[in-house]
Amino acid sequence: MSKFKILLVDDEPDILEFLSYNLNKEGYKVETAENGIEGVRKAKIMKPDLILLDIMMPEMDGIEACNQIRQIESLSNTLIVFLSARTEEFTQLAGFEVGANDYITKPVKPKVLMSKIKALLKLKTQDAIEEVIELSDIKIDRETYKVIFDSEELTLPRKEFELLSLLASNPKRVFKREEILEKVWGNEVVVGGRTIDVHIRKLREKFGNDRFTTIKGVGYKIND
Amino acid sequence: MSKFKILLVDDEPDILEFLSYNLNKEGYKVETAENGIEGVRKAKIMKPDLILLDIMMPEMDGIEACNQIRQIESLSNTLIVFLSARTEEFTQLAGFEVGANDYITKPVKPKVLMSKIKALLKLKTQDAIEEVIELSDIKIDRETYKVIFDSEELTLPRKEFELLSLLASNPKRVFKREEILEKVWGNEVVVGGRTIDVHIRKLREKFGNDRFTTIKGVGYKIND
DNA sequence: GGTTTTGTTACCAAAAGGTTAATAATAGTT
DNA sequence: AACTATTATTAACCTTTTGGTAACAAAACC
Repeated sequence: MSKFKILLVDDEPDILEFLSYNLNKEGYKVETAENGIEGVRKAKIMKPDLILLDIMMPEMDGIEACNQIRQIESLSNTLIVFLSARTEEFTQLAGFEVGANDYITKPVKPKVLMSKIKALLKLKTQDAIEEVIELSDIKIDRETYKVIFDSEELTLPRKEFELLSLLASNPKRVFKREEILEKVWGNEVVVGGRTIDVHIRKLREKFGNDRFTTIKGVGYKIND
Repeated sequence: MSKFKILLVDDEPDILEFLSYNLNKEGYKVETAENGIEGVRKAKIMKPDLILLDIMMPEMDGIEACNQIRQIESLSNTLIVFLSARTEEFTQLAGFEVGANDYITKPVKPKVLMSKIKALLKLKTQDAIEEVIELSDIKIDRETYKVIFDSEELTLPRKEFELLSLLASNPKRVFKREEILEKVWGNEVVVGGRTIDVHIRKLREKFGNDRFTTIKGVGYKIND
């Protein structure tokens, strides 16, 4: 996974520096802008994965900047997170109106900042399952529909394959039954209550029992 | 996660029925009201997560109803979505001014309805509990459903897990029994008076007695 | 000291998931 | 089209986990 690019837009240099420092430390590629106009311009050029946008700024405020960014085709997939002073509560709504994905209140706590950003970027990559997924001893190639396990090549039936790649797209993470149904079977399909289990069983037969962990009342996960 | 409650307010019975049907099918708990006055009254009682509010109604129109609802402390966190005929464009602005979160134009398409509602409710729950909670020697990962305590990894049953993460989401803060019931067991569920205690006991067994403090007549808190 | 609230234990019922086999659907082949 | 092989789903039954309650004990409160 290539480095995520983040654009910071805030008129206070102190905050820019503070955020830059923290984001850099986590391995993000960071650029900055000091007002809305510059922010929009830089966004067009660098095509960031995520923009941290202060709401109160001279020249062009965050809401307006967000509005403009949301018009730009090439940035349709960019995440926008607002920064706002705690008191400016009214802006939260306005923010979502213009298409923000989240907001963070100032003063920004690094932990909160990081967890939100991580979560959002994860969401972003999540819906698109990678073409090739590699665990320690399982390799899934979605293009050829082949699975290599212990250097054996095997071909799984479609549903098993999709289920496996969903779980493997994010090892250790628990996928809720609901979510599995939605992503593997599709939203409209109605299937009986034991269907997922049976498919999990088939996977367990092939890849070993403890490779898949059941979280009762929640769902399943794969262990690498 | 407990079922979301939705209140429908519209003066046309046909529309109420149509929306009820669709929302019920998706698993929401639905109540209805036929005018603004009744809507406000019911909202106070049922404390819905989201209100679908028709704008044009006899007795009290949606704008006014929204206005009143927004004054009510206990409903400050409730989402409000306006329903309006396509032509009544002027109302969009008025709607947002009185604190609406979104609007949908009639005729309502089920798909649009569902996707908006889902998105809004997701936003609402998003700020609930962080994905990873860390205390001095307990780490809770809601994504993998794992708890690490004294560098031991353990898997808790669902209710215990939810209870622990609720308390740990805000260490030192006291959670009222009521609140615990609502957040862990869900709004509708009725359980006996000793249920919370028993679960607290199980947590105490695992994490030590004094980790959890009882505030008599109020509730519990976790100590870091 | 009596009353209310919480702690503790043991027990039970229901929920959730596992397993297997049978059936249905689908695709492939002759 | 008929037959076959593969895959998907359901049905039936089993096992385990869990969540909840009852009943009593202990503690806190007045």
